[in-house]
Amino acid sequence: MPQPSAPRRNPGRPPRFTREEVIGAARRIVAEEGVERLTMRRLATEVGSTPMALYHHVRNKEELLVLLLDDHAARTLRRTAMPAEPRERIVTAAAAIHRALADCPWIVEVLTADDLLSASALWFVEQIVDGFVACGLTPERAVHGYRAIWYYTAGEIVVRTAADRRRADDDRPTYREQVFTDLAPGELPRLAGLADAWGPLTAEDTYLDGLRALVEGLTERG
Amino acid sequence: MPQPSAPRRNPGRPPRFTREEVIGAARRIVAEEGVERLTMRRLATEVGSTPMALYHHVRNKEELLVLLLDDHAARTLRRTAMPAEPRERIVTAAAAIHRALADCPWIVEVLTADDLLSASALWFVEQIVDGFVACGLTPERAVHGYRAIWYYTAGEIVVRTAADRRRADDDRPTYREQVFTDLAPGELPRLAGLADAWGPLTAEDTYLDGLRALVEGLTERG
DNA sequence: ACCTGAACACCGTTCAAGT
DNA sequence: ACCTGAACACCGTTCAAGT
Repeated sequence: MPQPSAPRRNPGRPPRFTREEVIGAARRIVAEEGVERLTMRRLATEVGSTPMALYHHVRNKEELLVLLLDDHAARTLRRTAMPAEPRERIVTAAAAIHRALADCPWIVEVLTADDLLSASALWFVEQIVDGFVACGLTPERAVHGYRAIWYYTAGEIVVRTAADRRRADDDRPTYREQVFTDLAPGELPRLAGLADAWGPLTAEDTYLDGLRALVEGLTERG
Repeated sequence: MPQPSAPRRNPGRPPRFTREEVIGAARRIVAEEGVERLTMRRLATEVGSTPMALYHHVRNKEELLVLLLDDHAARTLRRTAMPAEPRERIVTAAAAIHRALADCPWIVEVLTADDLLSASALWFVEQIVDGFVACGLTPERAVHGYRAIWYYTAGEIVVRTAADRRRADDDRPTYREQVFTDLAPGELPRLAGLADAWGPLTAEDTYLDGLRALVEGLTERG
């Protein structure tokens, strides 16, 4: 974090607002109007100032988004009792991270912008890595296991929030539907047979099922 | 696809360039200058025209990116002999999709923009779904299995290309490094012990290992 | 039908100056 | 040290008109 939030012996002009107020205002805008409305200009008016003043509290927009995610994680991720069985512990911790991220739609922007190890999430990462070690993996393989879970989790969120967003702002047929209807009848019999079921099937929430399978696969080959 | 590419009985002005030329020009720009330089204006000059002329061949920028991905898939995804063993078939097909997507850096933009079932990739999806059915899953569970693989694959690509991009355009320490150095010594012993190893470990390519584990986990619980 | 010029309604960020 | 005004260097897209 570039700007120190520790109070200095105010040798200059007193600040009109704090970094925390900036983040709070950003949170408000995202909650009420959506990520796409969060611009530096809009944020400046929300905070009662000018765009440039923001750059005294935040390096740039990318950092603002990371801070926003961090703020979200800090207020939604609460450490809870963890199951003793290590595999269940891994699943529980991963699901907690997933749940926290699932309802913040600006996550995609941040995912693309940083590798997102919010400080508040670290305890959960610890649970996952420790769970893998308890299953007999070396620490190195445990990190790779965490990594696989992270790919799976991040992918689920990116794909799903992208789908949600698309559904929200227009109703024209998706490229997928197009592709399915263009399917030559002879080829690809499995897909052809599933064409009608595909939409409903992919709308189901199977995050936990896949997560369980992944954890099993990762731990059974110790 | 909105614009019909079938030749009409030219009742008006003859086109100065085709949709294919637009896509080719876009491909050139991305290859030589990077995704971030692909703007409608830049593309117009590349094609020797004006921004607005593009909108006669392409609905908007989002569609352009989907077409670009489709074009990439069509020229890199080649159907090859598949292993008979169904699990190996799933892994091979998924890895082929992954490989094709891994070296197109604009993938993140498109992932966020559409659910990316390029027509050229369908044959590979068929292999995956059929492989799961051959392992004894119902067609419905087979689709969920494909879905899990897709999350894992998309996540790996998004996270890795984001990391690459970040590394490319600045060298300041990542948020992750920051977080690790701020780690309180008593807590989170696993992470503390792995702090130095984390960077190198996550730089390793473990896509295939995770994929194998996922496929095993998905098929072993028939 | 296809293309153009000019404009609309924005962006994030920098610079130079003010208090 | 902190904030402001004005500007820079862009965006994607629409409109109205031309050929």
